[in-house]
Amino acid sequence: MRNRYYSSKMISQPLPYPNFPKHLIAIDCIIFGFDGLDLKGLFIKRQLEPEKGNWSLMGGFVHENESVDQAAERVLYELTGLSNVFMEQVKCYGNLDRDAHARVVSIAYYAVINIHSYSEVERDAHHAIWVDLQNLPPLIFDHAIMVADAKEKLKENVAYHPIGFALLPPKFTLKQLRALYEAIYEVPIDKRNFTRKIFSMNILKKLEEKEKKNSRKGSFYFVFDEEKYHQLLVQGIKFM
Amino acid sequence: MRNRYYSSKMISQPLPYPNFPKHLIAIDCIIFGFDGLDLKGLFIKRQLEPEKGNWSLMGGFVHENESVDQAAERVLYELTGLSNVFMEQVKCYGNLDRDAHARVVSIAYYAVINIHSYSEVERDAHHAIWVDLQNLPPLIFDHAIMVADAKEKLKENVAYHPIGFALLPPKFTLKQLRALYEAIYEVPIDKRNFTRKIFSMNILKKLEEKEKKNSRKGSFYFVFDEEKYHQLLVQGIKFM
DNA sequence: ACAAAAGTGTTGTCTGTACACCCATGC
DNA sequence: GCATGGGTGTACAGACAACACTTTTGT
Repeated sequence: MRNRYYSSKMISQPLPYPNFPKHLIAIDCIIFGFDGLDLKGLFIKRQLEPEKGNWSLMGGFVHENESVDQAAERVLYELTGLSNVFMEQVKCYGNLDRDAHARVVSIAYYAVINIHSYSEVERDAHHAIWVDLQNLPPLIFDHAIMVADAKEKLKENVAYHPIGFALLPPKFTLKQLRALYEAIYEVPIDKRNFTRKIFSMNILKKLEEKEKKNSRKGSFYFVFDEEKYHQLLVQGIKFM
Repeated sequence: MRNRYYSSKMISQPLPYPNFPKHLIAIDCIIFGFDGLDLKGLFIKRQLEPEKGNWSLMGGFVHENESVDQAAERVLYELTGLSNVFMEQVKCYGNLDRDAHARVVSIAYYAVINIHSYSEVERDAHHAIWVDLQNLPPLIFDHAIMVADAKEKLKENVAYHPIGFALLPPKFTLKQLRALYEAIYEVPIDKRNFTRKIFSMNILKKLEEKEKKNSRKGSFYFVFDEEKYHQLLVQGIKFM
């Protein structure tokens, strides 16, 4: 019984749960971006020993006066200047030896951002680099597992919600949209089948404007129908 | 930069991360059982003020010398005497006011056990009761959200892995198996379609023995083909 | 012989997937 | 006029869902 959640100590003592140890709680952020071709993640190359030169996720610690979700948002904001970004918890990582320096329990979150919304200035200031997730170098601690789990979560989420659109610029071509899904799912997707499925959802508005860099004919730009978009965000839909 | 994960302090100071607060970390267990008709969860009715008489999940705190996963296994063992049970992390819950008594970050795990493997003696000792998840009373703190999230995770997992079988006795009828899936998914399932699908997986072995309580004709008992079972556990399959 | 649950097939619909040619345009 | 990528439709296969009667046997 000594570890029952609510023991009688709770009542008789002014400080609740006085006999239990406290732990450092970290946040690690897997920040996804899309450059039009590959799915990328934002990593920092450590400038200091130990682990100097090795790659790491961006992170921080949970403060006393903030929720864990708030901590994740704060960490993202401090490192990228971005707020109101889609973030979702991946998992809690609590192995004893996961951080070689101290016992740290870490909670991973992933975020999806438009790769161009993160300025190069800010990126340099934090020694951050976009890395192609297909060719990931070794990462410190258990960060590679976090990235793999986050990719899995992203896949699941994108399959039922239009969150992937946050990775694209405001206007985009069908080819870019398809390339995004191919990058997330790491499989080729049939052009005609994809177009049909996306159109059937009625979330796209075709613009007059064409993208003319890649072909003589040019391909139409699209934007989201915001109303339909938010509806699908809430109610869900089967994308893939 | 003050919250960068690995600051220079890490190098110059003997204690790493000295400037960050520590937190109590709790484990809350959603323990699923199946009585042949309904999906149940194991809850305790609090014997003490405050929140006396209210329902709570079973839980405990994470110690210094154990991983979070180990803590979950230990808490389950201390409360039920069971080990080697399927457990999976649900999520980390970190709102500031989630526990009214202290700032506690909690990590929820769910477990699936055979409802008869938990003795009545042990259950009484911990004031634990199996509660039908369809008619859940109000729970303390954010436990109702944890239960809802755990049910969702269970559904997802059961759809691709045969873990639901851990909820059944060693030998069971097709009717019981179907009732289990109906209870987990909270929808009626067509008898013929279900039978066909289950048989097509080749994970069942038909016994000579029949269950004769429910009908004159009697229904055959089945057991798992352990080999095939573990194969599907690893590689996955689409159940539903 | 009858009551009560067990066991068993077929059909239509939908969804997913494979596949190839014409179009519009800049040079 | 030709080279380049953009845009579009059809047909087949497999999965899923709906549906009802016969079998067994204890009383």
